[in-house]
Amino acid sequence: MPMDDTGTSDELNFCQACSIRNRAICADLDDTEIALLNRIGRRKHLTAGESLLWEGDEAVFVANVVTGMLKLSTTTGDGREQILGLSYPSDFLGRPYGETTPYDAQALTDATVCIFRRVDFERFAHEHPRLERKLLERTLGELDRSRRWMLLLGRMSAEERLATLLLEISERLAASTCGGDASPLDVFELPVSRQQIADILGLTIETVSRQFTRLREDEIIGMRGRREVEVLRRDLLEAIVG
Amino acid sequence: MPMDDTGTSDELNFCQACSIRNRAICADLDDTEIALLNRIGRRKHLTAGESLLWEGDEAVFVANVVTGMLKLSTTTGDGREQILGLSYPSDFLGRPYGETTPYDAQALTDATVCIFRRVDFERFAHEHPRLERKLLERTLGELDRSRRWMLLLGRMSAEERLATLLLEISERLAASTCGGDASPLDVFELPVSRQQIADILGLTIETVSRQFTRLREDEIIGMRGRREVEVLRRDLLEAIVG
DNA sequence: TTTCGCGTTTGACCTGAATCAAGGACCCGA
DNA sequence: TCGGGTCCTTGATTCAGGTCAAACGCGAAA
Repeated sequence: MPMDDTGTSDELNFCQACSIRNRAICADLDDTEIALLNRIGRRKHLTAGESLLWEGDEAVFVANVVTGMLKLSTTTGDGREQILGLSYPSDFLGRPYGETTPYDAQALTDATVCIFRRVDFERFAHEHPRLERKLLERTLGELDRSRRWMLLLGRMSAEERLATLLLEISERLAASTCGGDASPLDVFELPVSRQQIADILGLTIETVSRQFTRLREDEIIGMRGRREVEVLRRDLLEAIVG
Repeated sequence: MPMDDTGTSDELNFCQACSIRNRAICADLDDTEIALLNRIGRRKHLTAGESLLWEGDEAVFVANVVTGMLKLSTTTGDGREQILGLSYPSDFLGRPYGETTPYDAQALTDATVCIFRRVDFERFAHEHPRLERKLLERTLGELDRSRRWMLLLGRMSAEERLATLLLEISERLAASTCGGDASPLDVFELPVSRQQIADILGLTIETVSRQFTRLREDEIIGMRGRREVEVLRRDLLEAIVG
């Protein structure tokens, strides 16, 4: 089976060296199982802006995010986009047990994913209940996350939305760089443009820009250039979120 | 084990007579399994307005909706409510494999649910992979639904929201009265008040009322009294949703 | 260094839904 | 049939965020 990944010392079993090995759905599998899973999956690199899944397409692939950040989105009949959430390393993508892919998935940054043909994955899951339970737990967690996102979309002001995003990014960026559950970063590079932030939060670019300006004026955050954020008053940022 | 339900001829195995037997997660179980499941669950009746789950509580129970309609909601720190979705017969409620209940669940109409202690249910699921797979499929479906709801909350106008709700109710009410996949009802009783509709759609009662008036003026719907809706132009209603 | 171009910021204005404030209609019991 | 309460509708006003338009600033190419 061909593989895109060539950066690992052992191409034939990249799973064992996988950076998300202990956090993704494959976490509970033993070495034999990992080796089997390894055989049905492959690494794929995405450059920023590249799409992995298209809403409405036949659900051919499922995947795990290994590195980078993706957005999940859907579109109304008349073309308005709605971001459904963000995917970070160890998150699962795609729609097992479904005919069609329910959302678009697009890389916001350069990213690496580990993809499986859906039918292969389902057969493997069927034969390995531990994986299936892991997938269930992860899906339930995903449902919780998506419901928290609803609160953001349905009830939060522009200020609350941006504060929520900055906190989330600072936490999840820490988790994906330092491995385990590190403390959130106080200085970090925004992985996305203003326009992408606007899309993520369901706002316009102008509103996002104004909110950044306010947070800067209130000295809650500092910025060096357009992308580098320093959290000066995490307490106030958390107070805004409530 | 005590049971609230007394309306069934065979109290000791109400599952077999259950109206959602073929649609809920228990659908794939054989008679022996059903009998076992029956022993760990019990029926509970809810009157309109009564709560079944409270956000943040220890996750003690999970449940299946048998009859009626419930709303799932969450609340911001400062008291704003956000509806996360509606639950109809055969829908699953609660948070297996989780410590705390992630949302409030409140009956909008009189309702019957089939409840299980979470630990009992998890043990049973563990021992019966078919149930576990069913739960996974249902959870994935729930995730899809919750993401569609995001589109409503994040991007739809008041008019689009109400049209979406009217179509959904007319479809799901048909499904729950006639059993299988019946065609949507053209005349139906709204199961909820204007205020509840406003909460569901993330709008105010005044906005909802104004939108009802507009739909009536445009002769897209007719109304007899406050609760009875007649869909006059389903095509236009669907066009509004897009 | 200059210039170009794009991403971003800022300003002026508009709009859809929230808010505030009356009324109106229906239900139920007396 | 009459109150009286609740739910619903309607109107006037406000406001957050969207829209339109213009200027800014930073990096890359010349």
